[in-house]
Amino acid sequence: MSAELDPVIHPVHRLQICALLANADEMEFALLRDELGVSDSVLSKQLKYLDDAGYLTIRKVPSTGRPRSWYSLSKDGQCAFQKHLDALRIIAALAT
Amino acid sequence: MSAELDPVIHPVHRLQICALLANADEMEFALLRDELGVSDSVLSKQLKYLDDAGYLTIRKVPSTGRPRSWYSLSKDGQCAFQKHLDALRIIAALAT
DNA sequence: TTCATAACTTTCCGTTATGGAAAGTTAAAT
DNA sequence: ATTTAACTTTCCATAACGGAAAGTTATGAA
Repeated sequence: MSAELDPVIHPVHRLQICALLANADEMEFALLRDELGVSDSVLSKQLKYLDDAGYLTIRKVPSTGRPRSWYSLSKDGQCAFQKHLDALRIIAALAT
Repeated sequence: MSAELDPVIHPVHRLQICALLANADEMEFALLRDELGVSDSVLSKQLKYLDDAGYLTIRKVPSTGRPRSWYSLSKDGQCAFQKHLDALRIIAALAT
């Protein structure tokens, strides 16, 4: 078995982040945090984890105070997420 | 968000066990272990975890030496697995 | 009735993951 | 210089996770 589930993506919060980003193109920190229902620190760590894996593109937009960041999946991230979904489909015998 | 991913089922090995059992009715220890590619101890622990959650039915069949166990998903296990798949479909926007 | 064996289970022990709170950073506006 | 908004990191504690090895247990054989 083992249809290549991606350990970077599989843990719940990162899976949720990827799913949100895959369906939304771009999202900002506060919205992601609220959708996941986690603290700033937790979201920040998981975003860093995804970013370190090269799965994110971060666009900084000037705003009041520090620039705001908009997060999206990089090409690699999109690809990895699709592969992960494929693996889930295989493992779970989900219809496409 | 949070479409009710079941933390009992979500971790990779338990997801694989549930998926195998959902598609096979009944399986024995050695085959599960080989399909997952893990050690006896790891499989035993994950099976115990699922069993403690009430997700398994274990049928003991007399054989040479200690009786052999056949594992399957209990009603609760089947139900929980289906809900988990539903949650995955929602989160990942998978088509059914 | 004491092995030997098959089929698991538990314990031991070390590594990694998680999580929140709180403290720290940073860039721009005042 | 300060303040504020938007993150980041550190601190600290708990909970996985994994394999190796030791421990159980139920026969059947010697």
